[in-house]
Amino acid sequence: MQPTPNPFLKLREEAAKLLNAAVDNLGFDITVSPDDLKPTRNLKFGWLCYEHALRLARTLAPPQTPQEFAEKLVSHMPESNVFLKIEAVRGYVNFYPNLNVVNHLVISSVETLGDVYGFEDLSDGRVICVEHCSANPCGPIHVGTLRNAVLGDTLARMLRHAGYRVLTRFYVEDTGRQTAIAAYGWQFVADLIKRDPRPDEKIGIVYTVVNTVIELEELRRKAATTSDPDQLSLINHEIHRRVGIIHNQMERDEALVKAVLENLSGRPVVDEIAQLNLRYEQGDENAVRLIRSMVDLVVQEFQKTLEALNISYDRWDYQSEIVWSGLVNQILSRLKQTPFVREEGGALIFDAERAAVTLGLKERLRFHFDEEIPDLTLTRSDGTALYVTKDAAYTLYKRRDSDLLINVIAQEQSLAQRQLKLLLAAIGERDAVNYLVHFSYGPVVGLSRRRGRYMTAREALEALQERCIVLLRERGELSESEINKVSRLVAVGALRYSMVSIEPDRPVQFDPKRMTDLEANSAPFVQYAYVRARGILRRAAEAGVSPNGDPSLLKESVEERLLFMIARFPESFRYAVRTLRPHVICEHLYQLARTFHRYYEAVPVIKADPDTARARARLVRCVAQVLKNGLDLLGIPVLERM
RNA sequence: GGGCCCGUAGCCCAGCCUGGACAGGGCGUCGGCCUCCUAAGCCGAAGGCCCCGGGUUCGAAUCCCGGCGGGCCCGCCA
Repeated sequence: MQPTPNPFLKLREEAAKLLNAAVDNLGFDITVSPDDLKPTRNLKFGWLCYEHALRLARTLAPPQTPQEFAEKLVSHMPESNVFLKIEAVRGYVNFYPNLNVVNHLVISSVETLGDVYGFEDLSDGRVICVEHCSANPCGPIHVGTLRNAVLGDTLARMLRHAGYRVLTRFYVEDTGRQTAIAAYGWQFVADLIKRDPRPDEKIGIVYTVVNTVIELEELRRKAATTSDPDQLSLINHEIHRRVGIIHNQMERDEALVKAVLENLSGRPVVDEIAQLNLRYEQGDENAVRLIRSMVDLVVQEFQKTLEALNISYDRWDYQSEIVWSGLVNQILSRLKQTPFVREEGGALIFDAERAAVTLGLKERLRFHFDEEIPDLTLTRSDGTALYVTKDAAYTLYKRRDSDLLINVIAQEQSLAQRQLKLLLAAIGERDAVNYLVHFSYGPVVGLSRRRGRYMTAREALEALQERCIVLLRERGELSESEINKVSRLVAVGALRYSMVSIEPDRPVQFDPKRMTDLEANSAPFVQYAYVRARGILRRAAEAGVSPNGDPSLLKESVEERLLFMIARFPESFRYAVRTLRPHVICEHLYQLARTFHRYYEAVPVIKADPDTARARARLVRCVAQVLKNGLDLLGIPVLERM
């Protein structure tokens, strides 16, 4: 058989062909498609099985038992050189590959395709925008946000490998309340922070302090007007918590926190922050200078942090630019012409329920017919736009150069994302319900700032690298400079893998120990399998063993397992892309690596007889190739030694 | 109150789309394997009412309905 991008599909097709011939011979009106074949769970049942015989047997005239039917199928099949044995067992039809043919097919396919083996072109010419991370520029990137960034980056890589043109964007949300809060505090302490090696972390402290002070003021005002003792004790509890937060920040940088607090006292903080935001959106020179001086600093740190993790962006879009360009006002004036917008105390409110009903989009957006969709506030009473409104403008902006827009945004924003589609539909962008995709993912839970269980991306990476360094020194095979480099690459891989190896919908428990796991189901496990494979190939070359043997000499069951995993890699890729679930790739790589580690321990390559050695070296080279392709796909570094 | 997501071994996670052969791994525990291609590895043992109850089906971890438990959303925050 000729090399092919998808060897397993070839086997499916062949098995389907044989089954169709059998049902024809038997005179049944049944068509078997390649998808009706399933990979077996255990190779003792062969590589493929047909299980529909179980279901179909009873529907036939005359009815027969599944086993009878399966046996008839087998006995009425033409000969095939692809399958050595085809067996009817308990109603299944099992296909055992002819390893003389299939081994060669799989290996030559990998060798022919090389770096692109596994990556089927699934594109339709569309340009896909993947917006991800988009952290507020008022603090460092922490591990929660990192889940977003790594998922987004991996998605983008997957789509690129699937032949799409992909545009990745980071949306810098530099307008709005949160950034204004941080910038408000920043103005008093900018000089303290500017030369700090980690300004983003300091700005994070400033944000937390200012925000907490505001909350405290509010709580105290509430306490003063309440006489209900239950209510009062609840409020007091909340006040206590806030005080604790301030103390917490104090421990991190006392001078900074004190400086902020001193400057805040006696000022109408809330009003001044609102004014700052308003002036920024209006393009006031001083406000722009102030906010941008902080935002630029944080964005630089974002770039450094993300770059260290192999994450890069095609565009960095500033929310402020969208506002200043007039796009947001255009959206607002178009919305005002619809019957869905009303004014309340100067603020504009969007009647999402009415819009959805009128436009007939309730069902399409997965709202129940009797579910009341909440109103959405479009603007504050001072006229400044809220997040979803600005996002509508940004959507149209992104749409200018992309056909499909994927927003990687936490699950908790699901309602807002649906309201966003309604907003767009209301102004005539009805197609937004199709071209806008909310890629939702579950929370990282247990990140309590209260108890200081709060870890930045940088801290996670550093902790991981420390552990790698310890391990590498124990091993004593690499020089200090190599250790430095290798530990960084392993840490990057481990962190990325921990973020992307679990199903996106699932909430992940924040656990520094597990996140910094270097064993078992982790990136280093896969990276190490690659290193071992490359080690064998290096030694083989030294020993004059060329990776060019006859694949049919690969008869060990663990070799068959390796070939099976290699053959199925393109299908895993396809499934991962189709469902936008990167963890499918992790799972496949993990299984392949696991099988290879077993192989490594159990079967000698170089020391086998010369013909077998050359065949095994060839297999090892293919394993290395697939591991590399998979790791590249995930943005996880590939190393020669570790 | 309404809606969304999650529930699989002590802990963590695959499998659910497309129902099928004894439900797979990892961590941890216990016991083994480095004079041999890097032990971040391998082998073995113990550990499961697949949250509960119904339904559909020849067959349900998987599909449907109803509960329960946990998280989140319903802000002039994002």
